[in-house]
Amino acid sequence: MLIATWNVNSIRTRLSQIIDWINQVNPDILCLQETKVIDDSFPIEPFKKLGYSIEVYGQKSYNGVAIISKIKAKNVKKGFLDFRNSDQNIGIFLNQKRLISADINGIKIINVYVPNGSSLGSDKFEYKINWLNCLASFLDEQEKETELICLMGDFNIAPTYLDIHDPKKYEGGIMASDIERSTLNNVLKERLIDSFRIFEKNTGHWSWWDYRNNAYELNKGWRIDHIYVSKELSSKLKSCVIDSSPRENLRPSDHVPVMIDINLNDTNLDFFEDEDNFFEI
DNA sequence: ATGGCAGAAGCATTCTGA
Repeated sequence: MLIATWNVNSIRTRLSQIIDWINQVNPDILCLQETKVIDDSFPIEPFKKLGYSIEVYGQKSYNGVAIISKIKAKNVKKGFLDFRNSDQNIGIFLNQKRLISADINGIKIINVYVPNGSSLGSDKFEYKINWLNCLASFLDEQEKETELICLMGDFNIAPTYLDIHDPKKYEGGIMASDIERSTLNNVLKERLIDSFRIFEKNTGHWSWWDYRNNAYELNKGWRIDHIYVSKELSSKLKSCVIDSSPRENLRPSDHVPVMIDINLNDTNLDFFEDEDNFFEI
């Protein structure tokens, strides 16, 4: 079973590229971020024709998330609206469409577009930290429903220096600060693990290249798109790969897809019991 | 400190992203 995440930076601009990629890869579940469209204008027909059902949570111009799935999603939740047992003030998060979750094939799929945060100390940075803390509370609730959890999306955080092409230049700055990493760790706690790092321990693997300064041609990238899985789900993981090929397209998204392959019949807890698979700051 | 590029809104230029 293939589960993928992709920040497409506008569903309407990228539609044909996404359809092409689906035809090549045939994912079972595809989580999209930065769709940048209201729900009524989301182009659902091309996905329906390929046999997918679609759940969308979008807005005009900015943000927006969607779940494309061969198996119809159940228990769909949009934003932080559906959980009540938190002391966080979710009011300020209601107008930015950054989270959609659903139960698919017994797995709780949580698709997020984490705020960028602009720069350390800015209002947007505070928003990013508060949003992540709210996500932690959301997960506290969701993990009561199932042990099979898959949290994925654009996190706008490089988990370690290995995930930045030039750590000397960028460590400590936006997407690479201690406070962002520790806040992300508070979301993951001991319950979620970075799928990609189970299979790849080295640097040099990126999911995002800035449009500016010829970053892709110079391979100056970051790994900021992640798929985190719970212990129960990690025991069924077969692979996690970043498919950088769509970055070669004409007018590409600045992000590329990340995907995992799981076998729901397998159980192997070795990944989770290896402490090296948890990052530390 | 600023700009570099891209998308959306909407029609010149601004806002936002990362």
